[in-house]
Amino acid sequence: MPAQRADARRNYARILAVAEEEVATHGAEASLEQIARTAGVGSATVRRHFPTRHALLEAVFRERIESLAARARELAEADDIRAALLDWLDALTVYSATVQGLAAALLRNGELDPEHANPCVSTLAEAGEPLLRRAAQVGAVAPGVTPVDLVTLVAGIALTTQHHPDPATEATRLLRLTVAGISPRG
Amino acid sequence: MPAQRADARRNYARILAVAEEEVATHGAEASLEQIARTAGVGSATVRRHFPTRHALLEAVFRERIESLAARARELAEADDIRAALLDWLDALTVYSATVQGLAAALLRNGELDPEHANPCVSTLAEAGEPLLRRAAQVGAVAPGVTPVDLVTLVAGIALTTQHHPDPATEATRLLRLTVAGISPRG
DNA sequence: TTGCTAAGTGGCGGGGTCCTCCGTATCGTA
DNA sequence: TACGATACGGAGGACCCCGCCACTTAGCAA
Repeated sequence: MPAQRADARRNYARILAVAEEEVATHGAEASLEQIARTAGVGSATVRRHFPTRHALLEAVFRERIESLAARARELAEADDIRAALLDWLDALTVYSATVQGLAAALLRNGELDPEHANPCVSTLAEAGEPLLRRAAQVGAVAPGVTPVDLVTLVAGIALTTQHHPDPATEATRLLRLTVAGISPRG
Repeated sequence: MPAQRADARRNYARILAVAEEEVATHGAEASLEQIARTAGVGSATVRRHFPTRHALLEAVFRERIESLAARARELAEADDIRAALLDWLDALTVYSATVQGLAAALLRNGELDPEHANPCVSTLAEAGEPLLRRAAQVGAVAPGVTPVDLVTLVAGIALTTQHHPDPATEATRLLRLTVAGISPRG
């Protein structure tokens, strides 16, 4: 018994491809109806493969998220662990701020589904955990900071810069402030 | 010639009152149609008084914003200016995180209207400017931080904690991290 | 008090979205 | 080839935003 029929797989791929473009253009609020139309399928088919908008966004950003996670694992081996952590945060920030809808996908998570967290966030958080832990060991990071905090703060920053003419550099600037602290000595 | 007719003023007030409740309940995405229905007016009347959703949100949050601005002016006279700044940021954070839609209203600003900024933000930023300036003079704040940065960062934090069970405390926690810095020494 | 006029109103229709249901076409297999 | 499960997509309901436009009514003037 095939886990999935051939046409289903085909449609899945087409929808995903169209959704990537559409989300890149119109952000996280892209019209599902429009995606269905462009992909040449019925709107019900879109819903069948991606029950919620978030499921679709998750699939769209899966690769990028995965690559960021890989980057984190890589950097966890670095000599200068603080620099590595900052590198990762930078990458995370630029990605989130640049790619329309990514930040929203990271945050608009289980608002109504409190039991298990957003897979995007947890993937990143898990991947960043060793990096953060090593950084904490050498005191390169404030106590009490969790991996989820990092992802959350970055996503927040990215969201706020959506409307900015140059989101990436503005987001990076705000990240620097957050890393160094608004009012550090205290 | 009356600037506005009596019934118009009456409707304005009713709509605003209903909108406050509705936004408090359903956040920034509250249905304008529903507001009109509850207020017992046609949807066209809502649009007439508040051409855009943002205009309505702005009106809804005007008082709160104003009170936060007043607080900033007050605190600008304090002896311990750093503590005053942190106080204000705390208040700002709790407000934004608690009141459904306020953060969104602060951010979802002139996305399509780049020429003049969001009045909510500018009101707060202007009010916080003296406070921030005094803090900067005594070195209690990182260089390069603008009033708008403060409001932006706080709003970002508030947005990310919308879904959290206890937004206010979570937001406050994240604010503390941001104030102290994720990785301060560097 | 009684018009008059323009400001103000609200219902309606058009266009769009999301979502569900269900008859039908298609795939993979026997 | 024929059959059954799987997947499809169109229709339809509910909702929303938006603009238009004929009607009402407040408030001034005679």
